[in-house]
Amino acid sequence: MGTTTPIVDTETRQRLLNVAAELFAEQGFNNVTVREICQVAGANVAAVNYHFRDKLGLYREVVEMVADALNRAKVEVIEAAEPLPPEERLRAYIRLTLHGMLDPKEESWMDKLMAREMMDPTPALDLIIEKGIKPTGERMGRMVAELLGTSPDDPRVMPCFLSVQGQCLFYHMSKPVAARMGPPGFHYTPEMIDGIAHHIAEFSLAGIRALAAQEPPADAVPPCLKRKPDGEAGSPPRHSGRNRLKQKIAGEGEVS
Amino acid sequence: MGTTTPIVDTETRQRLLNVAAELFAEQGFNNVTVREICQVAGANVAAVNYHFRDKLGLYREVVEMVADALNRAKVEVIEAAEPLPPEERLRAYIRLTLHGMLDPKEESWMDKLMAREMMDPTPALDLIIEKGIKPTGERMGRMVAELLGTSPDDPRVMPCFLSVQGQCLFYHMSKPVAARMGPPGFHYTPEMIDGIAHHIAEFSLAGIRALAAQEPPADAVPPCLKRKPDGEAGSPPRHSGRNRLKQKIAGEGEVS
DNA sequence: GGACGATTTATACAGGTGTTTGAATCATTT
DNA sequence: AAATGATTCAAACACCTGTATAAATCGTCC
Repeated sequence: MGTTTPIVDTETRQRLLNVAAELFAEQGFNNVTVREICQVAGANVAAVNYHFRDKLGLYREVVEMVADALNRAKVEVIEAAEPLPPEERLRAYIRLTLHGMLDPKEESWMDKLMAREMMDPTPALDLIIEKGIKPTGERMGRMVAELLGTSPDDPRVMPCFLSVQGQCLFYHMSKPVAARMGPPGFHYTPEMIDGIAHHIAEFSLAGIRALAAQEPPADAVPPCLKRKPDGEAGSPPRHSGRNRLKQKIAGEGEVS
Repeated sequence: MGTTTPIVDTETRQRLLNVAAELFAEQGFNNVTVREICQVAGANVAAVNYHFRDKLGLYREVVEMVADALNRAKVEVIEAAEPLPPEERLRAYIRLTLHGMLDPKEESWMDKLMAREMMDPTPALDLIIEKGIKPTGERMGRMVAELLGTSPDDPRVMPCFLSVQGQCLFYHMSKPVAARMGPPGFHYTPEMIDGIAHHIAEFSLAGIRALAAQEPPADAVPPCLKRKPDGEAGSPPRHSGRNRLKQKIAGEGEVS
């Protein structure tokens, strides 16, 4: 009777979103069960289907939520570093990205979701590209272009962006391995993360400077990786033939 | 009867290993079903349990098989490039790695398995570390050390290795995204892969040279990533507390 | 106070999962 | 030819998965 609202203080819907964000980012869409999400969120099994129609519907809303959060954080950092030289802006950007992926206090789920979506695409990949990869790519493209002293359309820009992003992501991916190879209770401290960020920044700045010095070899860049000339995507490019997903995820014709 | 052996020319066991290697590398341990493997291999559902006791047993043998294959290939390339300067050896190494991950003709499954194991560790992670990550790390550690003009124990070596490996891996991971953003029938041609390898090599060589020029900041490297002083692992380091695996994979106390 | 829509709940369903089982088949040896 | 051990097979098991359903509960407005 007069019990003080046992577990609930937030709306169920929001609790589901928060819990699902963490679980999806940490374990991937396929490796998280609806039951697990609901149990952690203190909700009934049917809650997901009631509030989001699908497991995939929940996933989509999670993506939109964490994408907005991350983009807000990135814009904030970039604007704060606006007056600084581009080198310093790149350093700040790398530090932010790395802390979001390695520091358990930061809890930036979007980068982890993007990494997982790259390895095992779900029907939400297009959404991830639109909300996460494209904005990040454009931001970093401008920065790299400035460092190269060229325009964002220069074919050398995209590979440099990928090199920086790849280094950051790899440190996130190696976390389980580092945990196995390090002492038993290992975890990254903020100081260690700063050290790694420093390494990546200096390593990358040197690489970018070297590429800035030389003329770009004509076709070193796959044309597909160059910015497409379209202004804004009306409809995303349709799936390339076969969908490499199992039926587990498929089963949806089109979205409303 | 003189029938010409309908589908079978290799032993079932070997066919299962080959099929499983490709499927596990392409889709990950959890996203491949025993039924799928057996169907593609033209074997009965019970074949996996008969020949390998477990799905995990099959996975373990796959790992050992593809690890040997990759290590053979790497040793071969390294020895062929032995007389060349270390810069050229690094270029050859990057080219080999990248082709193995991006060229569908090459079919080097080990790197893909390693990548998946980093994102979603299975009980075979220790095996992967021992057979794949450690040998690769040592080989590249020696190369990077030579380029830095220092010893493999220098704290600057490991981050450089991770930077190079991270760039290579990221191009593999971005494949689905590149396919979505490029033209419909997109795939990497050997020439494009060579171009990417060239970029990574020049980018990384510049980064390494920059780090070679300056004194290393004392504690830029997490101590866990430095080579452990033990000579040879008698028994691999025991699991660090909780196993972050679902029951799906767990359910095994110890191995015989 | 009663009615009504929104939410939560317990339960069930259909399909997929890894694994087991006992009989059938094959190859080889005696 | 008979026997024996290894391999294959179809069927079934127990469990987990996402989803659906219908009743129960809650909050709110007439």
